Amino acid sequence: PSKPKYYVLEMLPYPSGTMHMGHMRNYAIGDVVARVKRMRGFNVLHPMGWDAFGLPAENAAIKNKTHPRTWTNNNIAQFQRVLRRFGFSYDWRREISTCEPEYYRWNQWFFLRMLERGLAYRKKSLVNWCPKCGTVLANEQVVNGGFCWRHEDTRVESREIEQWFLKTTAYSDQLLDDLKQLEGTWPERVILMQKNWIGKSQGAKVKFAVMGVKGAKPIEIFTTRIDTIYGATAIILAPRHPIVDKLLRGPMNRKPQPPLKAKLKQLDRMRQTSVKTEDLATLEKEGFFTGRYAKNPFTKKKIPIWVGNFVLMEYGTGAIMAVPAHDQRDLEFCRKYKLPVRVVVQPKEVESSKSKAEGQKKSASVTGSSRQVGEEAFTDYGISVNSGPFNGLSSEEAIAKMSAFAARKRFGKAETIYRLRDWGISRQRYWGTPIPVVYCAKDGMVPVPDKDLPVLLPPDPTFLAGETYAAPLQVQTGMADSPLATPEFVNTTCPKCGGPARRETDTMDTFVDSSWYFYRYCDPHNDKAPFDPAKVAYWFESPDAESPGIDQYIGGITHAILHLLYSRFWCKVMRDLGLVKHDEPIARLFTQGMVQKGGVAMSKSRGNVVGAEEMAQKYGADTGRLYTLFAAPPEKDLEWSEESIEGCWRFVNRVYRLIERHGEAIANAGSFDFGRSPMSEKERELIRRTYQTLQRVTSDFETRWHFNSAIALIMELTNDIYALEPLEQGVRPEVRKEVLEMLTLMLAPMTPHLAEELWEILGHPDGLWNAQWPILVTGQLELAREDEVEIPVQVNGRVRGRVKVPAGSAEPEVVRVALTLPTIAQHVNGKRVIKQIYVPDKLLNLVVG
RNA sequence: GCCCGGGUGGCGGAAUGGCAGACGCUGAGGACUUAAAAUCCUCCGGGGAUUUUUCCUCAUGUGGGUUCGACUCCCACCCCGGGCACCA
Repeated sequence: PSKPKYYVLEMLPYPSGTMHMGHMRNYAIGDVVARVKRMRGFNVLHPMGWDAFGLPAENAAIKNKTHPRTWTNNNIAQFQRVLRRFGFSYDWRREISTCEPEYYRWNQWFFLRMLERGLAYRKKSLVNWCPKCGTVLANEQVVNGGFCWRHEDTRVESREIEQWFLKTTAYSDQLLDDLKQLEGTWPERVILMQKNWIGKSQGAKVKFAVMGVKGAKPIEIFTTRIDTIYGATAIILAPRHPIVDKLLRGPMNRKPQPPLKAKLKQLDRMRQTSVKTEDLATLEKEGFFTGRYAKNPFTKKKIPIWVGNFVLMEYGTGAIMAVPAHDQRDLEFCRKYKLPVRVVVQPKEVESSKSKAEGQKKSASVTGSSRQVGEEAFTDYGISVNSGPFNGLSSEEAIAKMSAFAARKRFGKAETIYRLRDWGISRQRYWGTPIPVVYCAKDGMVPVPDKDLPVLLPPDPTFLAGETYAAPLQVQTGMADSPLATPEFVNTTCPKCGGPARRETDTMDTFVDSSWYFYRYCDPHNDKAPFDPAKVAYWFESPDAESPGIDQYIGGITHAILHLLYSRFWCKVMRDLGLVKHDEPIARLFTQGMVQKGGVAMSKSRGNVVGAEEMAQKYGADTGRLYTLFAAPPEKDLEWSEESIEGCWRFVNRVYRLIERHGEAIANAGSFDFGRSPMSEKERELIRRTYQTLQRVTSDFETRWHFNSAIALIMELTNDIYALEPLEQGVRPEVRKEVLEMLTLMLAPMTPHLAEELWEILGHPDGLWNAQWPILVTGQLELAREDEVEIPVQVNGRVRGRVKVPAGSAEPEVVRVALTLPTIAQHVNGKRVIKQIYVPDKLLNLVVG
């Protein structure tokens, strides 16, 4: 605790079947950082745990008729064994597993806090539904463009069922605005992806009165282009818009007549279309006229109300105004159904075309009404035309004035909407955290009191009994079938009235588990609270750190949106609960590249995994670590190559042979005196190369994260030492010791086992794990400097020769020497030197002409 | 369609406006060995001149530009990878 703290974390793994080199790379990067920081005097927190709930465990359990817990715990044991074998420096005392009640009870606890604050709620929402399975499917289980993965002849339906949500949208603005705090420390593209995901859109909502239907509420539309409202030639509703039925049937709710019947059929089909977005993208636009009209509040003219399959109920208000002249989708729709196209925005005169040279003042007059609209809508900003009192305004001005006008007349207002939606956390699955509420006939939905947490998963899920879930319970509970729906679990008593009640059978999305686990590491065994705020404050809010949060988080880009967004949301909720004081949980984020084989990411399903344990078996853990660090820069994808790993294996052995050869002889040597006694040429060279390498490796580790070039530098040093063999001739033991010790220390973060072994050979029986990173001091720094430098000499930017001069030589001296070179003289001869550029100790360029 | 990355030898890659190809792999040749493995040494972008040595020239996706000098900065385009998307 006397040292500054440093929290380095790799994203926790899902313990699936095999741990492969893709996993390993992630941990190797994190472990280098952890070890370097430790060597540099930090108090490092570097924990590991298991994202242990989830679907694959359940599927494996169904397939093998075993319990998900058994399958998961076996995998955890395997993963742990491999991680230990690779020597990653984790604090195993802090290990967590999200499927343990000691962990997931706090998911429930957080859920209840959110429920109290209105941040958790239940609502009907659209889901993928397979009628044959009688259950909800995850998007991933919808295959072949809309069919069930288990019943490939069955089209997945879109259904509305009650689901639990967390109100991420309550934090839309903060989630967007606080991204600014992450600029420079998070990858730019992750910030951008989150920005797009939140999707802030500024526009206006406008109400259109429905004509001729008694009691019909006005239809509210959202638009970012209120300035085009004079060009609106229809209103188009989402098929699911609640007003559609009323418009079609009218106030009497008559029996459908033949044309109406056809429309209802079409509507039904449109509503049944899968909610999968990929399908929507390829869908042909279609729709029908409802037979009703709305009044455009600006023009006071009536325009037809249509239903269109391309309008989404989930975005905006579920209704749009169609402005075919200025929106491509509207144009396509209106052309198909022969709706009128009305131009209301004219392109601005391009400034540069008002050429002064021509001396002509081009007329800015508007010829809008006669303008032809072709296949492409004009969607840019311009000048309003055919827009009554707003004619001649720029689009920007028109948007401001028309929004204000609408607000004054009370039929609309400027509004900002977001693409971000609330987080649906309900899963009709077994292997997850039970949602801690019960339903009572008298008291309705009742939260489970804190004292009754955790709500434990029933030990025996229904699916272990057979293929189908317990059907009678569906009738009994009226809920969607769920593997939790056993009478023992469902039937309980109401915490309020003590009467009979039934439990919620949904479990939570596993992203809940990973949204806050990194706080739990600070206090993993607390059974009174998710964590002690003081302990979290130490690791997250130390005043010494450059900014609050995990100092360095490392993981794949695949989690750029979901996991990282949910974690940010959770942090803000915790802050508002008074548990933490910071706004953002992750100070610095690094997204490492994938390990690929055959151009695609390693995965068990593709069958291209290279097992981590096999590699350790074959080449040793250190070679495996070294290879994943050396083969590519950490942020780039890495194509697995068995031949390249051989090269690392050779290097590891080469270093070992070198030190083994000299180690015993120099183990008891005294310490190097920084050259206060005279040095041989060979000693001087050795020491200089070693110190220079240290300086560059330090910079590669600390500031640039160029692990691959750091390793290249160490390889070069090793080659240089070999080139000076035999070292016994002309190199004193203490100099050899200095060089070989530094080589060992530099390797330690990457190949810790090798380094420990070498350290012992070099006469340090106490081990290297606690050694300090070497820092050059006065005396050593001078030795790192070159006395003589070789300077490339250019003539007109092309290298024509090199000169060797003492370091720090003055420009005239360098020029004088350069001109003595025949190749230089040849190019300069007979010409005049117009200019000379000299970069001290680096380069000389003579410009002749 | 919009938004991000990225294009350098046979391959992975290095070079933060200053010697393009470090380091490693592969390949070729040699040493050691009865032999093999291991190890060690030499060479390895294209073209040309000179033949022991050097020198010239082309070359970092393509075409322009800025600069004494560009893989690096700017503009346009091509290709590859990724993200988002009938988002009103």
